[in-house]
Amino acid sequence: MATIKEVAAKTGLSPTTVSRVINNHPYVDPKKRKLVMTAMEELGYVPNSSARRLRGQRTNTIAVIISRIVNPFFGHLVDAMEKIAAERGYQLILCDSRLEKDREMQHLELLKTKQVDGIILASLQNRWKDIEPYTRYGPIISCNEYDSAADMPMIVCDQEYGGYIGTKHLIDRGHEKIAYAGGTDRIELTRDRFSGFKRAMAEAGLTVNEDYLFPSFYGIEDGKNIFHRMYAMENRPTAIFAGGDEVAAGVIQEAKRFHCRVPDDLAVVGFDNQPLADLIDPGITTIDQPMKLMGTRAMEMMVDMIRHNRDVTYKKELLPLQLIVREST
Amino acid sequence: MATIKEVAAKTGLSPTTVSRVINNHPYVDPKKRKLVMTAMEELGYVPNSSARRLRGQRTNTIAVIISRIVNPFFGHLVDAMEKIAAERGYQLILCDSRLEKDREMQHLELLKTKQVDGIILASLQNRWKDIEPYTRYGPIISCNEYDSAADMPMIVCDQEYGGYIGTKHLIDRGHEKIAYAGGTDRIELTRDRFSGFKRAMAEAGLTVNEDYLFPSFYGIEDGKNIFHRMYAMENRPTAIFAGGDEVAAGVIQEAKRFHCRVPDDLAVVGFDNQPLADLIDPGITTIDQPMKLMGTRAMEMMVDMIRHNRDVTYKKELLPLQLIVREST
DNA sequence: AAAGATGCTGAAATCGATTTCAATATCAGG
DNA sequence: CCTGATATTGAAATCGATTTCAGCATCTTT
Repeated sequence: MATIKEVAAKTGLSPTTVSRVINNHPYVDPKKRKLVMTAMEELGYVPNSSARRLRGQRTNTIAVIISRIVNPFFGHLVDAMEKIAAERGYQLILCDSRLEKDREMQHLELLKTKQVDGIILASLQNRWKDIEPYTRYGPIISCNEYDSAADMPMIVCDQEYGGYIGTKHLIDRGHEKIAYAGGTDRIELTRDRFSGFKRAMAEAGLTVNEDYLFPSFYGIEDGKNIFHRMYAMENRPTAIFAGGDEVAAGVIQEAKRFHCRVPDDLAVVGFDNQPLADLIDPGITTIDQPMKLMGTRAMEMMVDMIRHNRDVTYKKELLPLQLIVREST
Repeated sequence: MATIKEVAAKTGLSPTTVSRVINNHPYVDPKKRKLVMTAMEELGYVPNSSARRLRGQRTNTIAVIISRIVNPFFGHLVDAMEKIAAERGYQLILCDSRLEKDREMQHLELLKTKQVDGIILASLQNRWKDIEPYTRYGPIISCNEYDSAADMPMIVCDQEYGGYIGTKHLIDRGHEKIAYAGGTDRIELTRDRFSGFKRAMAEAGLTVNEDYLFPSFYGIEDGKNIFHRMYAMENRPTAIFAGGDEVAAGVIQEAKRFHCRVPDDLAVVGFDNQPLADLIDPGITTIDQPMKLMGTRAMEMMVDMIRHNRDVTYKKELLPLQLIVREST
């Protein structure tokens, strides 16, 4: 309620001097500094941040665009980001695209309208050509998802490698009829993962059965459905590589319900290494993604870019993926 | 980059008229409206939101304070909130208190410094007397957690009842030596839940064994630890009521590892009814909390209070809890 | 034809800070 | 005693919008 003017009036000084006190500028008489401090205290004065934003052209706010906060993967990612942001004095605006292109574009407007200083894209529903125009309004970096056409800093994992090691592991276990439930096109991340799958298959001289490919799904229910679709086949696959631990968990749960033994009748590999992968029985063999590291690194980069006003540039950074073997294979 | 003045200059009109076009005011000549629109388009003009905030004294932003975003419970809560907020044209600032009092207080400052129009408290680390002073800066409501001393709108579940039905269920199954892992003091929510536990015990003429009480824990690892502490007792409890599904899951996993049969040797009740409660084997008997409803309702209230500038008031709203019986009991 | 209502427009004030610029005071060095 | 550096201060401009108020047409109504 109290403004800088009122503080000035109360102390008999000018707003300029009060501002100097607020911002710890040198050249303020120590006595007057103290005087201003107590006046601020008494009036319960706090600087209005809208005014500061307008004058300073900075918001100290960063937007994070994700696709589904209910996915624990993003929960961990956001958690790591929030931690760094808070340390550095930035707030986080949480933007959930809910996998919709339009919402994502709307969220990008935040940068244009100067509501945030930068944007971290952890969801990528749109093409680079649609995103590119926004880069002139402030830093945008991608984290987790990516688009090789894009000219922006990225913190990503080598998904092709992930797809490869997961598949290779199943092949090493003797499987030949391997299903894949992870999406095959649309998003580059899933496409690369699928490439890894195909590479491993080709290397082993195995052919990819079109009937064994399931479009991209995300939740437990999707996993259950996929199991049933496989179960209904006359020539069933003996293993499945799922695009996420939740899908894998759904497959496993339903398999158990129908007395299909895991891993003997059906081996399952997940992705992400979420806590639940270790919890259910059998534990899910999965690909560990360093979520914490990704989030931390992305936010560090972002803050650095904002602080140095783009004269720092980053390239693509590739983080390691790792196979975690449990009982489901 | 372009300002309203530049649009005005380009069209030969005044900033006032341009502003009218932007805000869809009546009394603008349709021709000039169109003229302004195309000029804005050509200049790539977008209103600067810091300026609007300053002048309008609104931010269209709401802060949500939670304790741990990695907890899927909060993930769902935030998801529901974000959905309503987006529909109504508000942004969400995610504040993670990480269970620390100080962080929570810092986040409350957002309201004072006019960075947000209102705050939803889904975490409550501080006492009402510390929070109360902030209410004069804007609406604050609590969601999930609560403090009966507090005079603010609340959306909460009847935790005493939750504690009661969970315990009653175990008693009905014939258990007498029942452990409780949910916190017994500190936060009112957990205290009430514990009261429900005690009421059910007393009603059945059972005494509460101090050794069977475990202080408040949150994660899977905590559940594992608790199992071991129980396992080491000479007079082991035959059932445990855990403060969350994750804790319950940890207990169950470790029990299985040590060949302690669930529910025969140890019955387990969780809390929250998270997806994982249905996923692990055996499924966890738990108390369903309507997270989606809580989040939705809280955000609806918040927006309503902001829009009507506090001349609407809400009271405490109690949402239903429900026992979900699965195989762990 | 006068009075009043309605439509359209812009100059200037305002929101609450920060920054630029100039003014003044004080002090050291030559 | 003069010059130049170093402290200390405030008036006024600025950030980019919205709002108030007043002015002037044009159109009804009596």
